[in-house]
Amino acid sequence: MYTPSTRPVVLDPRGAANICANCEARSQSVCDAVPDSDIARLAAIAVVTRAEPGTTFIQEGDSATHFFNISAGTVRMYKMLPDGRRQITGFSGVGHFLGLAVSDTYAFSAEAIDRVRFCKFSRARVRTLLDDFPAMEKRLLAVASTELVAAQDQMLLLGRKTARERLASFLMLQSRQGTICQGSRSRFALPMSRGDIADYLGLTIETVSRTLTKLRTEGFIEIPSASEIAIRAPGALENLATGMA
Amino acid sequence: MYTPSTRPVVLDPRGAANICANCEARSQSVCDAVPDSDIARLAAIAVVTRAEPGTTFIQEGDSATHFFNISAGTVRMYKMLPDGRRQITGFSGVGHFLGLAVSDTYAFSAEAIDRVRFCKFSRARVRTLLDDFPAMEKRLLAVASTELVAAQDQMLLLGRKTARERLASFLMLQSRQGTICQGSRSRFALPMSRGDIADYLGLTIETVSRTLTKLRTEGFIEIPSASEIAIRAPGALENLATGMA
DNA sequence: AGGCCGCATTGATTTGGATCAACGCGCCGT
DNA sequence: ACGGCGCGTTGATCCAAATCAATGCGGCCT
Repeated sequence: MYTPSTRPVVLDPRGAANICANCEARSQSVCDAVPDSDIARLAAIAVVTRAEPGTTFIQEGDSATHFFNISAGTVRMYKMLPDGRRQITGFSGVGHFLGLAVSDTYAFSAEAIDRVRFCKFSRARVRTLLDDFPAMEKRLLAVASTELVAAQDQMLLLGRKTARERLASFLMLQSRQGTICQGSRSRFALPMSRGDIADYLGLTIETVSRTLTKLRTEGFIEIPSASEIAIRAPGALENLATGMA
Repeated sequence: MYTPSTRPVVLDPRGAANICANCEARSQSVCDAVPDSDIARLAAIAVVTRAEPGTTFIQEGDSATHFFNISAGTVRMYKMLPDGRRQITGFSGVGHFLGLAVSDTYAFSAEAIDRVRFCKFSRARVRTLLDDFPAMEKRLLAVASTELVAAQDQMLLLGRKTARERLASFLMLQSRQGTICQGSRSRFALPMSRGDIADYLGLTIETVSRTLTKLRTEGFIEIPSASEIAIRAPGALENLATGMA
Protein backbone atom coordinates (compact mmCIF):
# COMPACT_ATOMS: atom_id res chain seq x y z
CA MET A 1 0.00 0.00 0.00
CA TYR A 2 2.80 2.43 0.81
CA THR A 3 5.92 2.40 -1.33
CA PRO A 4 9.10 4.08 -0.10
CA SER A 5 10.79 5.48 -3.12
CA THR A 6 13.83 6.89 -4.82
CA ARG A 7 14.21 10.65 -5.14
CA PRO A 8 13.13 12.65 -8.19
CA VAL A 9 16.04 13.63 -10.43
CA VAL A 10 16.54 17.26 -11.40
CA LEU A 11 17.34 17.40 -15.10
CA ASP A 12 17.73 21.11 -15.55
CA PRO A 13 18.22 23.05 -12.33
CA ARG A 14 18.35 26.48 -13.99
CA GLY A 15 15.92 26.64 -16.86
CA ALA A 16 17.38 27.56 -20.22
CA ALA A 17 15.19 30.01 -22.12
CA ASN A 18 14.10 27.43 -24.65
CA ILE A 19 12.81 24.78 -22.26
CA CYS A 20 9.38 26.41 -22.10
CA ALA A 21 9.33 27.66 -25.68
CA ASN A 22 9.92 24.12 -26.96
CA CYS A 23 7.85 22.33 -24.32
CA GLU A 24 5.42 19.97 -26.03
CA ALA A 25 3.08 20.15 -23.02
CA ARG A 26 2.82 23.93 -23.05
CA SER A 27 -0.22 24.19 -25.29
CA GLN A 28 -2.09 21.83 -22.99
CA SER A 29 -1.20 23.63 -19.78
CA VAL A 30 -1.55 26.91 -17.89
CA CYS A 31 1.90 27.90 -19.23
CA ASP A 32 0.07 28.70 -22.45
CA ALA A 33 -1.19 31.88 -20.76
CA VAL A 34 2.32 33.38 -20.84
CA PRO A 35 2.90 34.86 -24.31
CA ASP A 36 5.91 33.91 -26.45
CA SER A 37 7.46 37.31 -25.84
CA ASP A 38 7.70 36.63 -22.10
CA ILE A 39 8.27 32.90 -22.13
CA ALA A 40 11.84 33.37 -20.96
CA ARG A 41 10.56 34.67 -17.61
CA LEU A 42 8.64 31.46 -17.14
CA ALA A 43 11.61 29.36 -18.21
CA ALA A 44 13.80 31.21 -15.72
CA ILE A 45 11.82 29.86 -12.77
CA ALA A 46 11.06 26.38 -14.12
CA VAL A 47 13.02 23.43 -12.80
CA VAL A 48 12.61 20.40 -15.04
CA THR A 49 12.57 17.17 -13.06
CA ARG A 50 12.13 13.49 -13.75
CA ALA A 51 10.60 10.94 -11.39
CA GLU A 52 10.92 7.16 -11.78
CA PRO A 53 7.86 4.92 -11.28
CA GLY A 54 6.79 4.81 -7.62
CA THR A 55 8.60 8.00 -6.65
CA THR A 56 6.72 10.28 -4.24
CA PHE A 57 7.39 13.87 -5.24
CA ILE A 58 4.70 15.58 -3.17
CA GLN A 59 4.17 14.46 0.41
CA GLU A 60 0.92 15.35 2.18
CA GLY A 61 1.62 17.64 5.11
CA ASP A 62 4.99 18.86 3.85
CA SER A 63 5.54 22.57 3.51
CA ALA A 64 3.98 23.63 0.18
CA THR A 65 6.90 25.34 -1.52
CA HIS A 66 6.24 24.56 -5.19
CA PHE A 67 3.72 24.21 -7.96
CA PHE A 68 4.08 21.39 -10.47
CA ASN A 69 3.21 20.98 -14.10
CA ILE A 70 3.25 17.50 -15.60
CA SER A 71 4.90 17.31 -19.04
CA ALA A 72 5.11 13.52 -19.46
CA GLY A 73 3.76 10.40 -17.77
CA THR A 74 0.96 9.80 -15.27
CA VAL A 75 0.74 10.72 -11.61
CA ARG A 76 -1.51 9.53 -8.80
CA MET A 77 -2.60 11.96 -6.09
CA TYR A 78 -3.78 10.44 -2.83
CA LYS A 79 -4.54 10.87 0.83
CA MET A 80 -3.89 8.23 3.49
CA LEU A 81 -5.31 7.31 6.89
CA PRO A 82 -2.82 6.39 9.63
CA ASP A 83 -3.58 2.65 9.31
CA GLY A 84 -2.69 2.59 5.61
CA ARG A 85 -6.09 2.98 3.98
CA ARG A 86 -5.55 5.05 0.86
CA GLN A 87 -7.88 7.17 -1.27
CA ILE A 88 -6.61 8.22 -4.67
CA THR A 89 -8.19 11.61 -5.38
CA GLY A 90 -7.20 11.68 -9.02
CA PHE A 91 -4.77 10.85 -11.77
CA SER A 92 -2.85 13.58 -13.59
CA GLY A 93 -1.39 13.41 -17.06
CA VAL A 94 0.34 15.74 -19.49
CA GLY A 95 -0.54 19.39 -18.98
CA HIS A 96 -2.01 18.97 -15.50
CA PHE A 97 -1.23 21.53 -12.86
CA LEU A 98 -0.68 20.39 -9.24
CA GLY A 99 -0.29 22.11 -5.93
CA LEU A 100 -3.16 24.60 -5.74
CA ALA A 101 -3.86 25.15 -2.07
CA VAL A 102 -4.32 28.11 0.19
CA SER A 103 -2.78 26.30 3.11
CA ASP A 104 0.99 26.30 3.52
CA THR A 105 1.18 22.53 3.47
CA TYR A 106 0.25 20.09 0.70
CA ALA A 107 -3.18 18.55 1.18
CA PHE A 108 -2.26 15.36 -0.70
CA SER A 109 0.67 13.24 -1.82
CA ALA A 110 1.65 12.64 -5.43
CA GLU A 111 3.57 9.69 -6.91
CA ALA A 112 4.81 8.85 -10.37
CA ILE A 113 2.98 5.85 -11.84
CA ASP A 114 5.21 5.46 -14.88
CA ARG A 115 8.25 7.57 -15.76
CA VAL A 116 7.18 11.17 -15.20
CA ARG A 117 8.63 14.49 -16.24
CA PHE A 118 7.40 17.69 -14.62
CA CYS A 119 8.34 21.33 -14.06
CA LYS A 120 8.64 22.68 -10.54
CA PHE A 121 7.92 26.35 -9.87
CA SER A 122 8.58 28.08 -6.59
CA ARG A 123 5.29 29.42 -5.23
CA ALA A 124 6.75 32.78 -4.32
CA ARG A 125 8.09 33.28 -7.85
CA VAL A 126 4.85 32.18 -9.44
CA ARG A 127 3.01 34.72 -7.32
CA THR A 128 5.09 37.58 -8.70
CA LEU A 129 4.64 36.21 -12.21
CA LEU A 130 0.86 36.09 -11.73
CA ASP A 131 0.79 39.81 -10.95
CA ASP A 132 2.16 40.48 -14.45
CA PHE A 133 0.01 37.91 -16.26
CA PRO A 134 -3.57 38.11 -15.09
CA ALA A 135 -4.49 35.73 -17.91
CA MET A 136 -2.58 33.03 -16.04
CA GLU A 137 -4.55 33.71 -12.89
CA LYS A 138 -7.73 33.27 -14.93
CA ARG A 139 -6.38 29.98 -16.25
CA LEU A 140 -5.66 28.79 -12.73
CA LEU A 141 -9.20 29.67 -11.68
CA ALA A 142 -10.51 27.74 -14.67
CA VAL A 143 -8.33 24.75 -13.72
CA ALA A 144 -9.54 24.87 -10.13
CA SER A 145 -13.18 25.16 -11.22
CA THR A 146 -12.86 22.22 -13.58
CA GLU A 147 -11.27 20.10 -10.86
CA LEU A 148 -14.01 21.10 -8.45
CA VAL A 149 -16.65 19.82 -10.86
CA ALA A 150 -14.69 16.59 -11.31
CA ALA A 151 -14.42 16.26 -7.52
CA GLN A 152 -18.18 16.61 -7.17
CA ASP A 153 -18.71 13.89 -9.77
CA GLN A 154 -16.32 11.70 -7.82
CA MET A 155 -18.24 12.33 -4.58
CA LEU A 156 -21.42 11.13 -6.30
CA LEU A 157 -19.53 8.06 -7.49
CA LEU A 158 -18.00 7.27 -4.08
CA GLY A 159 -21.10 8.02 -2.06
CA ARG A 160 -23.88 6.58 -4.19
CA LYS A 161 -22.78 4.39 -7.10
CA THR A 162 -22.49 0.59 -7.13
CA ALA A 163 -19.20 -1.16 -7.95
CA ARG A 164 -20.47 -1.83 -11.46
CA GLU A 165 -21.42 1.82 -11.99
CA ARG A 166 -18.07 2.97 -10.60
CA LEU A 167 -16.10 0.83 -13.02
CA ALA A 168 -18.29 1.93 -15.92
CA SER A 169 -17.76 5.60 -14.97
CA PHE A 170 -14.02 5.09 -14.63
CA LEU A 171 -13.71 3.37 -18.00
CA MET A 172 -15.75 6.04 -19.77
CA LEU A 173 -13.58 8.75 -18.17
CA GLN A 174 -10.37 6.99 -19.20
CA SER A 175 -11.63 6.43 -22.72
CA ARG A 176 -12.27 10.19 -22.97
CA GLN A 177 -9.03 11.47 -21.50
CA GLY A 178 -6.71 8.47 -21.38
CA THR A 179 -3.89 7.48 -23.71
CA ILE A 180 -5.35 6.17 -26.94
CA CYS A 181 -3.68 3.05 -28.27
CA GLN A 182 -3.12 2.33 -31.90
CA GLY A 183 -5.76 0.18 -33.46
CA SER A 184 -9.42 0.60 -32.61
CA ARG A 185 -10.08 4.17 -31.40
CA SER A 186 -12.17 2.84 -28.53
CA ARG A 187 -9.07 1.14 -27.16
CA PHE A 188 -6.88 2.77 -24.53
CA ALA A 189 -4.13 2.07 -22.00
CA LEU A 190 -4.56 1.97 -18.24
CA PRO A 191 -1.20 3.03 -16.82
CA MET A 192 -2.36 2.42 -13.25
CA SER A 193 -2.58 -0.94 -11.44
CA ARG A 194 -5.76 -2.65 -10.20
CA GLY A 195 -4.79 -1.48 -6.72
CA ASP A 196 -4.71 2.13 -7.91
CA ILE A 197 -8.10 1.76 -9.60
CA ALA A 198 -9.52 0.21 -6.41
CA ASP A 199 -8.19 3.04 -4.24
CA TYR A 200 -9.56 5.59 -6.71
CA LEU A 201 -13.04 4.03 -6.78
CA GLY A 202 -13.30 3.20 -3.08
CA LEU A 203 -13.29 -0.56 -3.74
CA THR A 204 -10.91 -3.50 -3.26
CA ILE A 205 -8.61 -5.02 -5.86
CA GLU A 206 -10.74 -8.16 -5.93
CA THR A 207 -13.96 -6.28 -6.62
CA VAL A 208 -12.30 -4.29 -9.41
CA SER A 209 -10.99 -7.48 -11.02
CA ARG A 210 -14.26 -9.37 -10.69
CA THR A 211 -16.33 -6.48 -11.98
CA LEU A 212 -14.07 -5.96 -15.01
CA THR A 213 -14.31 -9.67 -15.79
CA LYS A 214 -18.09 -9.49 -15.53
CA LEU A 215 -18.27 -6.45 -17.84
CA ARG A 216 -16.09 -8.39 -20.28
CA THR A 217 -18.21 -11.58 -20.26
CA GLU A 218 -21.31 -9.43 -20.70
CA GLY A 219 -19.83 -7.88 -23.82
CA PHE A 220 -19.45 -4.29 -22.64
CA ILE A 221 -15.66 -4.30 -22.95
CA GLU A 222 -12.63 -6.27 -24.10
CA ILE A 223 -9.48 -6.72 -22.03
CA PRO A 224 -6.65 -7.45 -24.49
CA SER A 225 -4.13 -7.21 -21.66
CA ALA A 226 -4.34 -6.23 -17.99
CA SER A 227 -3.37 -2.66 -18.83
CA GLU A 228 -5.46 -2.22 -21.96
CA ILE A 229 -9.19 -1.89 -22.40
CA ALA A 230 -11.40 -1.65 -25.46
CA ILE A 231 -14.96 -0.46 -25.13
CA ARG A 232 -17.37 -2.51 -27.20
CA ALA A 233 -20.64 -0.85 -26.20
CA PRO A 234 -19.98 2.81 -25.35
CA GLY A 235 -23.65 3.73 -25.16
CA ALA A 236 -24.58 0.90 -22.84
CA LEU A 237 -21.51 1.51 -20.67
CA GLU A 238 -22.33 5.21 -20.44
CA ASN A 239 -25.86 4.34 -19.34
CA LEU A 240 -24.42 2.07 -16.68
CA ALA A 241 -22.05 4.83 -15.55
CA THR A 242 -24.83 7.35 -15.11
CA GLY A 243 -27.10 4.93 -13.27
CA MET A 244 -29.57 4.53 -16.12
CA ALA A 245 -29.13 0.75 -16.41
CA MET B 1 -35.90 12.45 -1.79
CA TYR B 2 -36.87 15.14 -4.27
CA THR B 3 -38.89 18.10 -3.11
CA PRO B 4 -40.66 20.29 -5.66
CA SER B 5 -40.59 23.77 -4.30
CA THR B 6 -41.81 27.32 -4.27
CA ARG B 7 -39.89 29.96 -6.21
CA PRO B 8 -37.24 32.18 -4.64
CA VAL B 9 -38.49 35.70 -3.90
CA VAL B 10 -36.58 38.67 -5.21
CA LEU B 11 -36.39 41.28 -2.47
CA ASP B 12 -34.46 43.99 -4.22
CA PRO B 13 -34.39 43.67 -8.00
CA ARG B 14 -32.22 46.71 -8.59
CA GLY B 15 -29.60 46.97 -5.84
CA ALA B 16 -29.51 50.21 -3.91
CA ALA B 17 -25.97 51.45 -3.30
CA ASN B 18 -26.09 50.66 0.39
CA ILE B 19 -27.12 47.01 0.17
CA CYS B 20 -23.49 45.88 -0.17
CA ALA B 21 -22.01 48.58 2.04
CA ASN B 22 -24.25 47.50 4.92
CA CYS B 23 -24.18 43.78 4.19
CA GLU B 24 -23.32 41.89 7.36
CA ALA B 25 -21.97 38.98 5.29
CA ARG B 26 -19.57 41.12 3.27
CA SER B 27 -16.57 40.75 5.57
CA GLN B 28 -16.93 36.97 5.38
CA SER B 29 -17.22 36.79 1.61
CA VAL B 30 -15.42 37.51 -1.65
CA CYS B 31 -17.29 40.85 -1.82
CA ASP B 32 -14.75 42.05 0.72
CA ALA B 33 -12.25 42.29 -2.15
CA VAL B 34 -14.14 45.26 -3.61
CA PRO B 35 -13.03 48.41 -1.73
CA ASP B 36 -15.54 50.78 -0.07
CA SER B 37 -14.89 53.37 -2.76
CA ASP B 38 -16.24 51.05 -5.45
CA ILE B 39 -18.85 49.15 -3.50
CA ALA B 40 -21.64 50.88 -5.43
CA ARG B 41 -20.53 49.06 -8.59
CA LEU B 42 -20.99 45.75 -6.83
CA ALA B 43 -24.33 46.82 -5.39
CA ALA B 44 -25.48 47.81 -8.87
CA ILE B 45 -25.29 44.24 -10.12
CA ALA B 46 -26.43 42.46 -6.95
CA VAL B 47 -29.98 41.10 -6.77
CA VAL B 48 -30.94 40.28 -3.21
CA THR B 49 -33.19 37.23 -3.03
CA ARG B 50 -34.82 35.14 -0.34
CA ALA B 51 -35.60 31.43 -0.56
CA GLU B 52 -37.95 29.56 1.78
CA PRO B 53 -36.95 26.16 3.20
CA GLY B 54 -36.91 23.48 0.51
CA THR B 55 -36.66 25.90 -2.40
CA THR B 56 -34.34 24.84 -5.23
CA PHE B 57 -32.57 27.95 -6.53
CA ILE B 58 -29.88 26.26 -8.61
CA GLN B 59 -30.81 23.32 -10.81
CA GLU B 60 -28.09 20.99 -12.09
CA GLY B 61 -27.89 21.16 -15.86
CA ASP B 62 -29.60 24.54 -16.18
CA SER B 63 -27.80 27.27 -18.06
CA ALA B 64 -25.32 28.82 -15.62
CA THR B 65 -26.28 32.48 -15.76
CA HIS B 66 -25.48 33.66 -12.22
CA PHE B 67 -23.15 33.51 -9.28
CA PHE B 68 -24.57 33.40 -5.76
CA ASN B 69 -23.38 34.65 -2.43
CA ILE B 70 -25.13 33.41 0.72
CA SER B 71 -25.85 36.15 3.26
CA ALA B 72 -28.12 34.22 5.66
CA GLY B 73 -29.21 30.63 6.26
CA THR B 74 -27.85 27.28 5.13
CA VAL B 75 -27.89 25.67 1.70
CA ARG B 76 -27.35 22.11 0.52
CA MET B 77 -25.62 21.44 -2.80
CA TYR B 78 -26.23 18.06 -4.38
CA LYS B 79 -26.12 15.87 -7.44
CA MET B 80 -28.68 13.22 -8.28
CA LEU B 81 -28.78 9.99 -10.25
CA PRO B 82 -31.81 9.38 -12.49
CA ASP B 83 -33.33 6.87 -10.03
CA GLY B 84 -33.34 9.36 -7.17
CA ARG B 85 -30.11 8.51 -5.38
CA ARG B 86 -28.70 11.79 -4.08
CA GLN B 87 -25.21 12.85 -3.05
CA ILE B 88 -24.92 16.09 -1.11
CA THR B 89 -21.57 17.60 -2.06
CA GLY B 90 -21.57 20.22 0.67
CA PHE B 91 -23.44 22.64 2.88
CA SER B 92 -22.99 26.39 2.46
CA GLY B 93 -23.55 29.06 5.07
CA VAL B 94 -23.08 32.80 5.40
CA GLY B 95 -20.36 34.19 3.16
CA HIS B 96 -20.14 31.17 0.87
CA PHE B 97 -19.81 31.70 -2.85
CA LEU B 98 -21.63 29.35 -5.26
CA GLY B 99 -21.60 28.79 -8.97
CA LEU B 100 -17.94 28.50 -9.92
CA ALA B 101 -17.77 26.42 -13.06
CA VAL B 102 -16.14 26.68 -16.43
CA SER B 103 -19.00 24.91 -18.11
CA ASP B 104 -22.06 26.87 -19.19
CA THR B 105 -24.41 24.74 -17.13
CA TYR B 106 -24.52 24.26 -13.35
CA ALA B 107 -22.82 21.08 -12.20
CA PHE B 108 -25.02 20.72 -9.11
CA SER B 109 -28.33 21.79 -7.63
CA ALA B 110 -28.74 23.97 -4.55
CA GLU B 111 -31.65 24.14 -2.11
CA ALA B 112 -32.43 26.25 0.91
CA ILE B 113 -32.43 24.19 4.13
CA ASP B 114 -33.81 26.93 6.34
CA ARG B 115 -34.80 30.43 5.28
CA VAL B 116 -31.97 31.66 3.08
CA ARG B 117 -30.98 35.08 1.81
CA PHE B 118 -28.50 35.39 -1.03
CA CYS B 119 -27.24 37.81 -3.66
CA LYS B 120 -27.41 36.86 -7.34
CA PHE B 121 -24.85 38.27 -9.75
CA SER B 122 -25.01 37.87 -13.50
CA ARG B 123 -21.92 36.02 -14.68
CA ALA B 124 -21.30 38.38 -17.56
CA ARG B 125 -21.36 41.40 -15.27
CA VAL B 126 -19.12 39.74 -12.71
CA ARG B 127 -16.62 39.03 -15.47
CA THR B 128 -16.32 42.72 -16.34
CA LEU B 129 -16.07 43.56 -12.64
CA LEU B 130 -13.26 41.03 -12.21
CA ASP B 131 -11.18 42.77 -14.86
CA ASP B 132 -11.16 45.90 -12.68
CA PHE B 133 -10.61 44.11 -9.36
CA PRO B 134 -7.91 41.50 -9.71
CA ALA B 135 -8.01 41.12 -5.93
CA MET B 136 -11.44 39.57 -6.33
CA GLU B 137 -10.13 37.11 -8.88
CA LYS B 138 -7.46 36.11 -6.35
CA ARG B 139 -10.17 35.66 -3.73
CA LEU B 140 -12.13 33.41 -6.07
CA LEU B 141 -9.03 31.32 -6.70
CA ALA B 142 -8.53 31.04 -2.95
CA VAL B 143 -12.16 29.99 -2.50
CA ALA B 144 -11.86 27.38 -5.24
CA SER B 145 -8.59 26.05 -3.78
CA THR B 146 -10.10 25.76 -0.32
CA GLU B 147 -13.11 23.90 -1.67
CA LEU B 148 -10.86 21.60 -3.63
CA VAL B 149 -9.03 20.63 -0.45
CA ALA B 150 -12.37 20.05 1.30
CA ALA B 151 -13.53 17.94 -1.65
CA GLN B 152 -10.42 15.78 -1.39
CA ASP B 153 -11.07 15.25 2.33
CA GLN B 154 -14.62 14.25 1.48
CA MET B 155 -13.38 11.75 -1.13
CA LEU B 156 -11.22 10.12 1.56
CA LEU B 157 -14.27 10.01 3.83
CA LEU B 158 -16.61 8.56 1.19
CA GLY B 159 -14.11 6.11 -0.24
CA ARG B 160 -12.37 4.78 2.82
CA LYS B 161 -13.92 5.70 6.17
CA THR B 162 -16.37 3.59 8.21
CA ALA B 163 -19.81 4.92 9.17
CA ARG B 164 -18.50 5.69 12.67
CA GLU B 165 -15.53 7.62 11.29
CA ARG B 166 -17.77 9.50 8.85
CA LEU B 167 -20.08 10.69 11.62
CA ALA B 168 -17.14 11.64 13.81
CA SER B 169 -15.61 13.64 10.92
CA PHE B 170 -18.92 15.33 10.19
CA LEU B 171 -19.50 16.31 13.80
CA MET B 172 -15.98 17.70 14.19
CA LEU B 173 -16.43 19.73 10.99
CA GLN B 174 -19.78 21.10 12.14
CA SER B 175 -18.39 21.94 15.56
CA ARG B 176 -15.66 23.97 13.86
CA GLN B 177 -17.75 25.83 11.30
CA GLY B 178 -21.36 25.34 12.40
CA THR B 179 -23.66 27.66 14.29
CA ILE B 180 -22.61 27.76 17.92
CA CYS B 181 -25.47 27.57 20.39
CA GLN B 182 -25.62 29.47 23.61
CA GLY B 183 -24.47 27.49 26.58
CA SER B 184 -21.51 25.14 26.38
CA ARG B 185 -19.18 26.22 23.54
CA SER B 186 -18.89 22.62 22.35
CA ARG B 187 -22.60 22.67 21.57
CA PHE B 188 -23.91 23.49 18.10
CA ALA B 189 -27.00 23.32 15.88
CA LEU B 190 -27.47 20.95 12.96
CA PRO B 191 -29.78 22.78 10.54
CA MET B 192 -29.94 19.78 8.20
CA SER B 193 -32.07 16.64 8.60
CA ARG B 194 -30.83 13.08 9.16
CA GLY B 195 -31.58 12.43 5.51
CA ASP B 196 -29.31 15.31 4.49
CA ILE B 197 -26.54 14.03 6.74
CA ALA B 198 -26.95 10.53 5.27
CA ASP B 199 -26.78 11.82 1.70
CA TYR B 200 -23.72 13.90 2.57
CA LEU B 201 -21.88 10.99 4.18
CA GLY B 202 -22.88 8.30 1.69
CA LEU B 203 -24.96 6.40 4.27
CA THR B 204 -28.65 5.76 5.00
CA ILE B 205 -30.82 7.61 7.50
CA GLU B 206 -30.97 4.50 9.68
CA THR B 207 -27.20 4.14 9.85
CA VAL B 208 -26.79 7.83 10.72
CA SER B 209 -29.35 7.53 13.50
CA ARG B 210 -27.94 4.31 14.91
CA THR B 211 -24.36 5.55 14.79
CA LEU B 212 -25.23 8.83 16.54
CA THR B 213 -27.05 6.87 19.25
CA LYS B 214 -24.01 4.63 19.67
CA LEU B 215 -21.64 7.63 19.94
CA ARG B 216 -23.99 9.05 22.58
CA THR B 217 -24.18 5.89 24.69
CA GLU B 218 -20.41 5.63 24.51
CA GLY B 219 -20.04 9.14 25.91
CA PHE B 220 -18.48 10.88 22.90
CA ILE B 221 -21.42 13.26 22.40
CA GLU B 222 -24.73 14.46 23.84
CA ILE B 223 -27.89 14.91 21.77
CA PRO B 224 -30.04 17.48 23.62
CA SER B 225 -32.44 17.52 20.69
CA ALA B 226 -32.47 15.99 17.21
CA SER B 227 -31.00 19.18 15.76
CA GLU B 228 -28.45 19.93 18.46
CA ILE B 229 -25.23 18.18 19.37
CA ALA B 230 -22.74 18.71 22.17
CA ILE B 231 -19.32 17.16 21.96
CA ARG B 232 -18.19 15.65 25.25
CA ALA B 233 -14.85 14.20 24.19
CA PRO B 234 -13.42 16.32 21.34
CA GLY B 235 -10.02 14.65 21.42
CA ALA B 236 -11.41 11.12 21.26
CA LEU B 237 -13.89 12.09 18.55
CA GLU B 238 -11.14 13.73 16.50
CA ASN B 239 -9.09 10.53 16.78
CA LEU B 240 -12.08 8.56 15.57
CA ALA B 241 -12.56 11.01 12.68
CA THR B 242 -8.97 10.65 11.51
CA GLY B 243 -8.96 6.86 11.77
CA MET B 244 -6.69 6.74 14.79
CA ALA B 245 -9.16 4.88 17.01
C1' DA C 1 15.49 -22.60 -19.65
C1' DG C 2 14.10 -22.27 -14.99
C1' DG C 3 12.46 -20.13 -10.96
C1' DC C 4 10.98 -16.31 -8.46
C1' DC C 5 8.15 -12.34 -7.56
C1' DG C 6 4.58 -9.09 -8.04
C1' DC C 7 0.27 -8.47 -10.08
C1' DA C 8 -4.17 -10.22 -11.45
C1' DT C 9 -7.82 -13.47 -11.27
C1' DT C 10 -11.01 -16.57 -9.18
C1' DG C 11 -13.35 -18.98 -5.35
C1' DA C 12 -15.29 -19.39 -0.39
C1' DT C 13 -16.83 -17.05 3.49
C1' DT C 14 -17.83 -13.07 6.35
C1' DT C 15 -19.67 -8.64 7.52
C1' DG C 16 -20.91 -3.63 7.77
C1' DG C 17 -24.28 -1.19 6.32
C1' DA C 18 -28.63 -1.40 3.45
C1' DT C 19 -33.22 -2.67 3.38
C1' DC C 20 -37.59 -3.85 5.27
C1' DA C 21 -40.63 -3.05 9.09
C1' DA C 22 -42.61 -1.08 13.22
C1' DC C 23 -43.11 2.33 16.49
C1' DG C 24 -42.39 6.86 19.16
C1' DC C 25 -42.81 11.58 19.48
C1' DG C 26 -43.33 16.37 18.76
C1' DC C 27 -45.58 19.76 15.98
C1' DC C 28 -49.25 21.78 13.61
C1' DG C 29 -53.84 22.55 12.15
C1' DT C 30 -58.55 22.04 13.37
C1' DA D 1 -57.67 18.05 23.22
C1' DC D 2 -57.24 15.30 19.34
C1' DG D 3 -55.53 13.26 15.17
C1' DG D 4 -52.45 13.08 11.51
C1' DC D 5 -48.08 13.52 9.56
C1' DG D 6 -43.22 14.07 9.01
C1' DC D 7 -39.11 12.94 11.15
C1' DG D 8 -36.32 10.11 13.95
C1' DT D 9 -35.29 5.87 16.36
C1' DT D 10 -35.00 0.99 16.95
C1' DG D 11 -35.31 -3.92 15.57
C1' DA D 12 -34.92 -7.99 12.15
C1' DT D 13 -33.16 -9.61 8.02
C1' DC D 14 -30.58 -9.36 3.72
C1' DC D 15 -26.94 -8.56 0.49
C1' DA D 16 -23.05 -6.21 -2.06
C1' DA D 17 -18.68 -5.85 -1.35
C1' DA D 18 -14.87 -6.97 1.92
C1' DT D 19 -11.97 -10.37 3.54
C1' DC D 20 -9.61 -14.65 3.50
C1' DA D 21 -7.46 -17.99 0.57
C1' DA D 22 -5.57 -20.22 -3.49
C1' DT D 23 -4.05 -20.28 -8.05
C1' DG D 24 -2.59 -18.30 -12.60
C1' DC D 25 0.51 -15.79 -15.30
C1' DG D 26 3.97 -12.82 -17.32
C1' DG D 27 8.34 -10.42 -16.85
C1' DC D 28 12.85 -10.40 -15.15
C1' DC D 29 16.96 -12.07 -13.22
C1' DT D 30 20.29 -15.54 -13.08
